Amino acid sequence: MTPASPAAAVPASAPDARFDPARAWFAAQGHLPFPFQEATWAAFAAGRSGLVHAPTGTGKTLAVAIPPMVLAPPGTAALAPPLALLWITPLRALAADTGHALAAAAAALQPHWRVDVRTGDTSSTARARQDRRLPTALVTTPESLTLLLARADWRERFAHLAAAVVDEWHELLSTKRGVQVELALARLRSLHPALPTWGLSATLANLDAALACLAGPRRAATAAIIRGEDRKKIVIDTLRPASIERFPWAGHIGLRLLPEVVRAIDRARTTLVFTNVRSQTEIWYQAILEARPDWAGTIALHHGSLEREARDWVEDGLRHARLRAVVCTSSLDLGVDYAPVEQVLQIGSPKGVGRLLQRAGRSGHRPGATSRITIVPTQALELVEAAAARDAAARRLLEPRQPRVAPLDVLIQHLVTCALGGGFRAEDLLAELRGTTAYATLAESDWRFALDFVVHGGATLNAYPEYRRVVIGDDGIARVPDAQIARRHRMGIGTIVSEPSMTVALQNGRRLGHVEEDFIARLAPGDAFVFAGRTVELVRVHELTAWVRPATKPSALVPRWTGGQMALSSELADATRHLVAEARRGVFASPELQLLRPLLELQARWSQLPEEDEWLIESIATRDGHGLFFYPFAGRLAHLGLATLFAWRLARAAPRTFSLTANDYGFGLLSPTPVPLARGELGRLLAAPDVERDLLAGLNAAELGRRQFRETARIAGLVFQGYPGQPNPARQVQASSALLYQVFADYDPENRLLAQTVREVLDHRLEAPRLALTLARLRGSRAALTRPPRPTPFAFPLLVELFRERFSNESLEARVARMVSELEAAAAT
DNA sequence: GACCTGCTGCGGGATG
Repeated sequence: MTPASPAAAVPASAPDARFDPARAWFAAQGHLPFPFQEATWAAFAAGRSGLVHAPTGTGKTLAVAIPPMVLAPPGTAALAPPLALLWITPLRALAADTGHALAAAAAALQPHWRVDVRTGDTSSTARARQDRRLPTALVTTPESLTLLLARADWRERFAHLAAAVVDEWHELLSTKRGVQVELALARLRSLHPALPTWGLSATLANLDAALACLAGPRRAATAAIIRGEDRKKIVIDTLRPASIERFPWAGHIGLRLLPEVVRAIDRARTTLVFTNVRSQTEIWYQAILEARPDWAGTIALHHGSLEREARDWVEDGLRHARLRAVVCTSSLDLGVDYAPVEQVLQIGSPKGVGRLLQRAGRSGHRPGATSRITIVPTQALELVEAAAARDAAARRLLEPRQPRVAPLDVLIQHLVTCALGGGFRAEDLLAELRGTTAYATLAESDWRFALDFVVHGGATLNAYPEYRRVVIGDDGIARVPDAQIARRHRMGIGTIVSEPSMTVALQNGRRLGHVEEDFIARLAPGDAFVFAGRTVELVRVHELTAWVRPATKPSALVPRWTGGQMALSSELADATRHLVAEARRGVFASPELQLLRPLLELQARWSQLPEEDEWLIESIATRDGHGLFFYPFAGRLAHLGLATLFAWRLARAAPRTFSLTANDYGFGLLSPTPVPLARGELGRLLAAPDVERDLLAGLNAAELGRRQFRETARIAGLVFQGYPGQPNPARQVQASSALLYQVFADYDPENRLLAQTVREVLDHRLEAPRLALTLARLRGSRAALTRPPRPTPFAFPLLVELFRERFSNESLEARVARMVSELEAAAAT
């Protein structure tokens, strides 16, 4: 990857006089110019592309939006100039706000400009107006932009484009949505090779990679990185239990600290309570309301499965300081800035440094104000993690976001889009693709596969006309001749694939949100559950809507949603390992570690606290079998992979079965009989060759692949999601993608979409690259094998996790209670 | 059997 030139390369010449009207405008508003503004303007005026990296609330938007307005040739007031500035945002909620900001700047600097927003919920009249003529500045989403590029006349409509800006680029970067944006930008560059392209980002480590994806590998060397000054003061602290006695060693809900959380909410004017998963949001909202019934109406909850209308109400309440507290998931990480938020609580592990800072930034959202976040640990070891997070955040050890490389499903979708967008010549489009970072090194064979796939449907589907989507004419131009196929394609544009879900609605027709079909399928009419902050009772299910009414009886049943799995980031895991090693040397530098000291000393007494270059392994005989517990501190996903790998390799030496368990700190293998672990054996377990082969052999790879393939099939346009306004046959998506997977596996095993699916399972579900790095680190570290007399503080959560799957809840609780009392008795001696 | 580690995000178009 070409290294980007540093911000210092921006000439520090005299201020460009062309920006004087903008300076005057800022002055008239009483705004100080932003520190990085002149550097951005100079780079822009020199025709360069670039990336502005600065915390939120520092004026990035205007720093980048103003140059195209100032540098554009003056127009006539009679006619708005055609599209000059394209603004891409990942969130519809952000589009309207940005539109207002751009309109205000344009009113002052280019009064004849028209500014408008185009997203999925743009009204049909506005859409019709735009279809006649696009505004001068257009704010849109990646999906809506791609839809514009799928029109035959897009080249005329974008003929005068002078700049493209991508907001929140860090959010898009590591996703297929980001690749979709890269492809769209490459299209625009095919029309305007020198198009200045700017990205805005916050909390990102790998700026060079982000810039390369934005500007393309050929132009990255001349592009600029502008760093906004990071003077924002951020305070990270922990809500600590008065005493570590009775603090749970396992679990993740964290209601133990409910009284402290309620007190904290009571003290502040407005609080955001972040949780990690949607069901936890529902649980905490209920618990807070139960503790303070007088807060009804002034506290709320917010997550991605709630009806948009309800979320808008909450966001509005925050903006106008009508709400005392909102319990939420990442759904409020980004987006509209809520100036009145005074305090942010984070229930449980923040999982990553960037995420923690992002959430902290939701408070103190004014220039000069301090952002503050309080971590609420849900179990003992999260106290170490909280202290580690603070250390890592102070050193700004942010996580890199790895860009996706050459996803074939996105490429296949793009080929059809280009065929619709005026058609393409194969060799021209290949050259265009090579100008993106994602496909710069696209293999010739992959290219031919993708092209053949849209033309013939590939080796297996060529008998079906609906898969012969693109026709190459006698003139060598690829087009989509079939109107039906064109329509289906436009409706399937995008890379976001969701689980099959059902609408939940009250009998008066008011919709509450969505839960997964599998959850509703397990209920009978009359069963009650907690959803959207209320307890409801299922009445009946009709056409993918679950009709409910307010429940007459309380219920503790909370839906669970399938989403992405978050593992502890490497940065945070390393910082945690460091603190554990310090504790071994008797250093307990923070209040969190002080509080945890007795527990860590118990761990040292029964087993060991590992040094940073040491790898702790515990062999423990329990009533339920013989356990081997390993602590690489590599995050839950990689640990799951390692557990699978070790179990497979151990079983190959001597046939046996294991129960596997993993969390963010380590993993365990439990067997009915003792598992001797000789030193030579460890070397074999850690051996590098055939890691991925053994991993796939040990996993239920077929099932994982089938699940993952759903996304591929949907993005590549192999399954159709149904028409808007009609019941969404999501079930059929599942069924037919599974069918296609089977067909490919049986009759076309060389199909490259299958290979991509395996790669995605390895890289994203199991974090195979991290797993490989971990294996290398473990090979280079000393193994410390201990034989504790009983489950240690490190092993205990892993055992509980294991039992959770094996036993019903009552017996789990009884079991955990028994283990706790045994441990307490032992610890006291 | 369900008191509990699976976030977020988008999307139509021809006709009158």
